[in-house]
Amino acid sequence: MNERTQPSGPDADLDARKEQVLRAVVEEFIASAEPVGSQKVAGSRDLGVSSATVRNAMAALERDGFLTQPHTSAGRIPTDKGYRYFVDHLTRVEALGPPHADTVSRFFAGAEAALDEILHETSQILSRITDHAALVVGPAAASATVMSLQLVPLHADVVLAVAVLSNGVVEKGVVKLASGVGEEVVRRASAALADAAIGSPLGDITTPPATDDDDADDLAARAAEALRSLVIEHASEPVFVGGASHLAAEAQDFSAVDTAARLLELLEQQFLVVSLARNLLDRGTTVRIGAENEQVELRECSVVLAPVQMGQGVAGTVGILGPTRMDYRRAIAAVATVSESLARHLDPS
Amino acid sequence: MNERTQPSGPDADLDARKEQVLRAVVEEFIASAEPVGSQKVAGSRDLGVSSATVRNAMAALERDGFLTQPHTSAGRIPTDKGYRYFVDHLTRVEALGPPHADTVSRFFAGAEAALDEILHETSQILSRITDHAALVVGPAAASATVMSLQLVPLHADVVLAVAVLSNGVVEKGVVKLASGVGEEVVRRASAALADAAIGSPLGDITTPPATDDDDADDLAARAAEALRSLVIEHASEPVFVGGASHLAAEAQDFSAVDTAARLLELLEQQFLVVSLARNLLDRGTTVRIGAENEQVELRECSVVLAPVQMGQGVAGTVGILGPTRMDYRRAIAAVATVSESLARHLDPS
DNA sequence: AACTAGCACTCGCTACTATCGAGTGCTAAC
DNA sequence: GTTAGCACTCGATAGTAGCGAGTGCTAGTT
Repeated sequence: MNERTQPSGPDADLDARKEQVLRAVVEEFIASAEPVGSQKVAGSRDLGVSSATVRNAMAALERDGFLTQPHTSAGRIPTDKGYRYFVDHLTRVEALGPPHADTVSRFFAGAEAALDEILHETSQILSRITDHAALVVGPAAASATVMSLQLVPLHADVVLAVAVLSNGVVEKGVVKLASGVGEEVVRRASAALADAAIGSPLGDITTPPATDDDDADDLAARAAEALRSLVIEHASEPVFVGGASHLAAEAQDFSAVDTAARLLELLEQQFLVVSLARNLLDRGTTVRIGAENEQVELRECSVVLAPVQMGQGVAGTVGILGPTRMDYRRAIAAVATVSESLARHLDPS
Repeated sequence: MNERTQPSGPDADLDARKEQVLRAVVEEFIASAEPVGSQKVAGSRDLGVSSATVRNAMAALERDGFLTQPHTSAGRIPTDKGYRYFVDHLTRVEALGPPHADTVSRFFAGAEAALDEILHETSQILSRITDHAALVVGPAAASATVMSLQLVPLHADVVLAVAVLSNGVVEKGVVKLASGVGEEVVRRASAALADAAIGSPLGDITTPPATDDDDADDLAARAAEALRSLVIEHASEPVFVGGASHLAAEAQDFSAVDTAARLLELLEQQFLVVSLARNLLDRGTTVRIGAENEQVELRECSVVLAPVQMGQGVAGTVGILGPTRMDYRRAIAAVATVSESLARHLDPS
């Protein structure tokens, strides 16, 4: 389930003692946000060893890069590498807690809507159950075929091309004409365009063959062009962000206050989200911790992503974005559950 | 242009000296975010008076509630009342600066799209030229009439009702059937529904009269119901928020850090925005400063709003949301320009 | 009567100092 | 291998002192 990107070097496996201590530090720090000292570990966990022993283990873990000290004489906090080991070795795949699991299953049981609405609400739900910003990226436009295509005259010289896709998404493009055209011309162009488009993906739409009606041909060509360019400019994959405000609330977890502001700005522009989902080749839930992220803006964040598997292909991606100090167990469980539920809902086979 | 809500009491007009001082304090504080002292006012502005004279004026302004001191022996900062006087008496309506004015006019000159896309981009632009979060509320669904209505079968038992409105907006509702229906039934229901709906607002859609085809009647009734409920649950007015991340960047202007987080959350849920636009009865640009806002959450914010006038009615609202310490001159100019440009674009008569 | 120079006063800010204590690393004993 | 003990580090807190920006007030000037 979890990605293991660490090369199996000398760190491949820690001994049992160190694992226990690392786990304790990570869990305490996630819970309290304060550096964890040896006494807290020895005391609140019943390891059956003294704080001195814990100190030795901690020193070794720091030498090996799993822990770090904000300053001498403070407790330890996990490094990215420490979180990584925790995620890879110390988390069993956990079921989502009943209250949240119920929320998810109840939503998908009752959901009857077009794909874009479902994805939008999915992002809201994932955000609510994780308390982090949630990302949902839909399938590329190429994966849905055109079910209906129609030209609707709005004013004398403005025509709207409306395409209904097999996943329930409706795309539209405005065509502005130099001069008004008659209803009959629009009807003819509409029919020709529908003939050419229905059954194929919207991106593959072609200009219908020429007829003896130049006006209709022109209109159809312009409408086809408008719809084609739509597919391109929409970055081809629809993006939904839920609960971005959580980032602002987590601002204290970031070193600079304006880090949160910059992240919010990036989420608004969706580039980041698409690029995140793009290089997610793995199947199964993937965790990227701090500096493991390729994007510099995310060096203080962690991301938990899972593809939405449909048959062979991938119908989208869901995930969350939060500070490195996040509850990975809950996050992984939530993302996995939601991605699986969404996949099952979209493809009930 | 600006709303004047202050009752004309003894404060109705300040003498020239006090006005000059108040203006200076407001402008300096907006620029520097630091309490303004008498020396700065006497020095950097050439009032031709000494700092002692300014001090006297400041003391009077504080007595009358226009200024306040964060603590003794600090400079003054404006109160809500001080900002109010500034906005009402000390700002000429200013033209938007050329670079930004160009941005706006160039956008509206080139904009050819459906209403919802235009409104969305308008919120982006308004946010960019003001450096604050921007709000755009569209016209109620009732103001547009149905141009086309069509039922499109997606799967055996799922039919999508797609309505194209006169403003280019496309609304859609999913109808899930207990059992599959034939193409012919769908076609018949679609035609009946279109007959009943085209030309009226989507909210007024009625179930078409019964025919001898029970399946088609049932489908048409359910589709009509789905579309009607859409109008209700969409709060009837579409909302677009642009540049919400500015709020996070302005977090230092708010007393508590999490105020910004809460505001972001409220903006995500759109309630707040709609209610803001709702009780905007005035025509012309309206400014609400700090505690003047009815919503408690906005007590540390200011809002600049303007209706989008179309003929007699109001086609929507545009505005911005920022800290009370905002550049009201720029904000008012930007909101006024954008609302007028938008109105002209929507109703070029 | 309005303005201003002067001055005592306030009080946040910074720097310095002392103390406290959580936490550490190390050593020696078990 | 574990642990008790201990010296040590260093952030956090509190108290003190001086600085200086800024004020209010008074007395003198225009």
